[in-house]
Amino acid sequence: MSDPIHTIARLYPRLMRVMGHLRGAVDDTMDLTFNQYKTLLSLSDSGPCTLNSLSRDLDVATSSASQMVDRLVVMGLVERTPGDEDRRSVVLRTSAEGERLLEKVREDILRRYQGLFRHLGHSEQSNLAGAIHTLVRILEKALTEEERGN
Amino acid sequence: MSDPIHTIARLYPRLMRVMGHLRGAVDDTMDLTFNQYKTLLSLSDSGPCTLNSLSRDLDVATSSASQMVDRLVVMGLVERTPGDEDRRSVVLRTSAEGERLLEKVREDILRRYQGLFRHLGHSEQSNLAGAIHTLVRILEKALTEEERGN
DNA sequence: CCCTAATATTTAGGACAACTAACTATTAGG
DNA sequence: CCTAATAGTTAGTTGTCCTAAATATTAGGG
Repeated sequence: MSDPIHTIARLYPRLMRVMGHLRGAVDDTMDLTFNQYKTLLSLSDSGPCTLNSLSRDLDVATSSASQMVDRLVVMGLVERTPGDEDRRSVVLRTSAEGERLLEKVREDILRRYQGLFRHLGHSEQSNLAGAIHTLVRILEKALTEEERGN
Repeated sequence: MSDPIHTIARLYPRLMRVMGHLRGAVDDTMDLTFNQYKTLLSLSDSGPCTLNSLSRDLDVATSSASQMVDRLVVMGLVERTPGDEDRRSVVLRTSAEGERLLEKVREDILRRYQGLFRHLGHSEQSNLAGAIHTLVRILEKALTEEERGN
């Protein structure tokens, strides 16, 4: 009855629903699709990396990552250069324009949230921030433990 | 600095990331795509409804909902009958098989979570459940207020 | 040193899912 | 009764994923 895992499973549909709407609210303000944003962010966070490591990071097939990078290269947001040490691989990095766009997206998200949450009291805003922080922290832990097999 | 909205905006990438992995973990166990699951769930929750109300509920274009329903009808999970009161509209409802599948998905999600969270201590499980509940409650409030214009 | 196996990436083809625009059918109102 | 609004479907495009097959490069064993 009070088993936390049952509670979480019961809340799952509502959680997915609100997260979907939250994402949609941000999508509207972006000049990128959500997947393009995730890819660009991953490349920015991890610094120069190969296609294989990107695809692991995004948890998609290598070919999907390749196509995604294609689009971002065409948009001028990502640079793809042949690897000089191992010439089978490529080196991916965000371009200056890609970094500029990411910064703009960050600002847009902030503005969007300021509008979205302006009717909440300060304590509710704090509770929400705390809940998100707790959720991220614990889920990151559970997911990385899961990933390490066992 | 400690503005909750800044905190939320800063956490956004990590939040989207863990939610994506959480969804992926569930996707693997499902016989449905995530969008098909969402549609079936919406139809089950709202009872018989029209295509327009479904598309509002899912926040997609009517034509997208129509195609989605096509697939679910072919799979035998949803019934689409002409409306008898207004014959322009259709009446959508989950089939018995659709309900059976939803029940199975609920069980699969529960099992998946039991595996995923088995290494967390009970207090962390409780904190996670509490955080999710808080997040869902406050976001549902903020999003419905947003939706009502103003 | 060469041949095979493994690795890194790309390309091709198919499925799903979103959109807009155009079309059909039905209802409602002046 | 005729036009306008409404409900759905269909067509065509785009983006994203997948698997399988092709290409290029490196690594290792004999």
